[in-house]
Amino acid sequence: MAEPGNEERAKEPRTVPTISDVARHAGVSPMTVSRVLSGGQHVSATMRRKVETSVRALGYRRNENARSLRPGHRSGLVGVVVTNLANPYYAEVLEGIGEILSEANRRVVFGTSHEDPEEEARLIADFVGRQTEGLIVVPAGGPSEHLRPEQRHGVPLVFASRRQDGVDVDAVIVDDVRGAERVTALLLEEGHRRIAFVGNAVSVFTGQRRYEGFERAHAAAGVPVLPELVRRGQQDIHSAETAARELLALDEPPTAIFGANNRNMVGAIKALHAASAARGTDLFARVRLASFDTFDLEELVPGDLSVVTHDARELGRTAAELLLVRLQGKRPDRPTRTIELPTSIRTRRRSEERLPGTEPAQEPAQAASP
Amino acid sequence: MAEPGNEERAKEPRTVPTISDVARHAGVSPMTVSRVLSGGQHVSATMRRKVETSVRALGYRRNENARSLRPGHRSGLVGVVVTNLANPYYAEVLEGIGEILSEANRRVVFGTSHEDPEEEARLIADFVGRQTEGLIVVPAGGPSEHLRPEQRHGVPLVFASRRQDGVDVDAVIVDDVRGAERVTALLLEEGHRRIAFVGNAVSVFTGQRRYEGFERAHAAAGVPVLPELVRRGQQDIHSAETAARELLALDEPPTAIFGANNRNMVGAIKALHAASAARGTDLFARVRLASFDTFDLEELVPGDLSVVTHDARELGRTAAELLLVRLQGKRPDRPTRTIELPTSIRTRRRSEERLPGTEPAQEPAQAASP
DNA sequence: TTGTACGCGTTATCAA
DNA sequence: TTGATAACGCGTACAA
Repeated sequence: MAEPGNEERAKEPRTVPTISDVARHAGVSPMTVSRVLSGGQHVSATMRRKVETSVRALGYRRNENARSLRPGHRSGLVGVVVTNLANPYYAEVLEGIGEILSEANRRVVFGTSHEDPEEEARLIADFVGRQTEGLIVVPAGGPSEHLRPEQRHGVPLVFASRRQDGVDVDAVIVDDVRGAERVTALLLEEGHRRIAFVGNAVSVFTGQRRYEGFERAHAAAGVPVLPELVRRGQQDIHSAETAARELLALDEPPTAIFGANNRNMVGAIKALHAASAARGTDLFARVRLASFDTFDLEELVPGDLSVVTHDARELGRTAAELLLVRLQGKRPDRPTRTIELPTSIRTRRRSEERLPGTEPAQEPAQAASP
Repeated sequence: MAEPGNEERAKEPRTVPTISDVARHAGVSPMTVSRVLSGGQHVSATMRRKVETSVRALGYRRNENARSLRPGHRSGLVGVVVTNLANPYYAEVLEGIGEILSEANRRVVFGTSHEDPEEEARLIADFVGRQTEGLIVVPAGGPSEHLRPEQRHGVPLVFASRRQDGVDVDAVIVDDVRGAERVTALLLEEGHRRIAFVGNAVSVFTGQRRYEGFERAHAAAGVPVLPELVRRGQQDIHSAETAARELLALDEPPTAIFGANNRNMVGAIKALHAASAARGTDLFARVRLASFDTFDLEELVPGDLSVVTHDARELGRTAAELLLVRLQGKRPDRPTRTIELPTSIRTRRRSEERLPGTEPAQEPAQAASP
């Protein structure tokens, strides 16, 4: 069975080649190899060829970790923490981040906090120890000591999608308050007086802000928010569906439901569908829907639906760009900024179903505020 | 504006503290600090306390890169390449991978290949240079030199979801062929003779296999596959929608559509919906649907729908577990294995709409084959 | 143009 | 129990 000295597999490296291996193989000094590798200016063509041949022969690759040890060198690593990748929204954000960082020749070390601040703290500590040049975080909320500059050794931090009180860093967020306010106002204008709110935990930045918008619209219209119609704390489709089911079972059910993020809206829709089937009535005709964030197959919802949209990928891109500016390092004392992306509202009504073609316009998202 | 020597910010480190800084601060040797940090056995309580105090005072964190430089030490990094994070399917896979690796105290360096083998090669080269201990890749297909053992310096590689010819490594894939075959057979049994196929590019492993199953079912039933109903090459919802729209515009449109992955099915559904609205007829009543992979809001599809399902997160978990086995390093010459996860088929018919509650059973997925 | 010496932060080894 | 030394892979500074 044992077949020692299998010559046919000779190329399989038992050990990773180092710069010295290459140097030996090429009959030059390690320094010459290093020079060639960094596009060296002061190397003879002969040497260069010898080195290049050996590099290929050994399949040599520089050890980035060792490189980043040298003073002045950067690791090329950026740490990214999101709360929950099962939400396609954050997958989009991550794609946007990756797009920009990839162009900037940076790699992403990635972790999911699952909305747990402690997990978030562990990830950040680890990332800092790995010499990541910067961090992009969707903060879970809660304690924030681990986000303070001392804790992260001054590694630049950018918040995406959410911010955290008491941590003054660059951030890209969404105009949650106005988006929620406008779409709620729309429902109120249509005459709805029993609007349910299904959303994130109270501790979640966006959940808080979207609720604030929801409240503001009510206040402006002089309509009270009905506490029994407010369900906050659902982070996934399943719990959102349960919450919505309870709402629909009330003696006086809501006439409209605002889903404060896409998971909550999808859950609510599932509940509506199930309840419709169970009761043999079309509840979609009786419950007006509004969603913050888009989701697949919106158009299949057989009732009136408004969606507050923004470009999640663009949000990711912008966060990465903010980070890169900090990494360039000019004006390190530049005051932090928060970029708030605008939202737009798209409404599809059942009565318009016949309308063919003409896709909703894609809009670029950009806006700055101090 | 410039306010030099801001004492209130004194704690903000201008430079990252090293083990020597801690040693100096504690009045001990760096070696003692190192010992304390690694839960050192042979340290006096006094020393330990001194060191711990200094560590906290300076906010010291070990430099993982420098650590991994030492022989025998591992980087704790695993490189993961997926083709497209915009597909929630892969986000799920990534979550599963992260779950297991996180438990094993490994971090994920992440990249998207966007189905481009060259981008994949760049990512892998970079990951190897960063001393990742292992790689988990959803291969884009195409050339595979960059996946050969020499190119990756013998770094263990595991394929997820797809495999690549000529690269003999551990893999976790789905029983694509049988899943597609069974669901196609179901449609054929129902009497369908014009079944459309909308799927991935021919070069994509799963697309290829699912098409194979599609063909096999036809062959077994003695029904010819109609080339004009086969559209292969759509990777996103938009292109899938276009392909489906063309199919529906045929003089003799298909009576059933098989979407070979969730993006293709969602696109086809959008096309059906749009065409229904445009023509004022319910095409869902005339076109039977079948999908490989689930998607949100399946139940809203107003027609008969079969879904071939498997647990994407479990697939990710399993891939990570296979990698960890290789990283343990016992029996490095152990033959590679491919784990093929079984699928199950769930069918919802319009006529059953009344059926309340009783969620479809979640099934654990496990099966091994050589 | 090429090579030598040294140091980056860490820890295994050995000596005290 | 504690500390000095050396080495991991690489690249800057300087010498040849």
